[in-house]
Amino acid sequence: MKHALDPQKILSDARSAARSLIGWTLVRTGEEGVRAGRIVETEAYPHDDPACHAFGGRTARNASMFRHAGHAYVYRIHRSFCFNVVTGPEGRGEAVLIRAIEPIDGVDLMARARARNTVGRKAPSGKALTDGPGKLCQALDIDDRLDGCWLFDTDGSGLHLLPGNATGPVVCSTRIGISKARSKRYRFFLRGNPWVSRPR
DNA sequence: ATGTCGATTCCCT
DNA sequence: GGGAATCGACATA
Repeated sequence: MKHALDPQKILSDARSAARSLIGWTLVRTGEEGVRAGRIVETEAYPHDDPACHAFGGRTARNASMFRHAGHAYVYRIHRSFCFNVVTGPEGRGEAVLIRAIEPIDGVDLMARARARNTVGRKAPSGKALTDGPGKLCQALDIDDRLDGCWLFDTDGSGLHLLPGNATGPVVCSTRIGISKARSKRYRFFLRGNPWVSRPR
């Protein structure tokens, strides 16, 4: 029997991938050490959705979104970065935004990374470390240099994904912070998990 | 060359 | 729950 969790199959469609990605582990490796967290909140951005960055066609900014499933799509918004897992075949242009993770390993490194970006105010701690798309990118030092990278190389330094299962009930709701296609229920999260950015 | 617009975060009421 | 910060990508001229 083949692996129950086949990444390529699971990531073939943004909507189902967003639900399935809950419970996977995101691992950041580098000089300083290992940082890892369980994915507890996601949002799907299918290719045919007006809220999807790829909806209006390919540009320099969204180019990595058109790669095949399993690549990273990282973009900047205001001062923050957002990390997405590309889904679908080459050329389709869709992805899943990772909105929150629950720290598993390297919490001290995450705290240090978050503190580095806070000038003049007290350093974040606890759930504030990774309870939002921009926050988790700070905690894991994810920026545009990681845009387009492959997420299944477990060796070397960088960023990778480990398949896993949700530790509790996964529920869905509408997405946060968008102006188009507001009614689509493409947001998924682990019910009751403290790191989820908006519990309902 | 210039104007618009955020898949956010933080701070304030 | 609201508004400011803040800046690059993109569209328009």
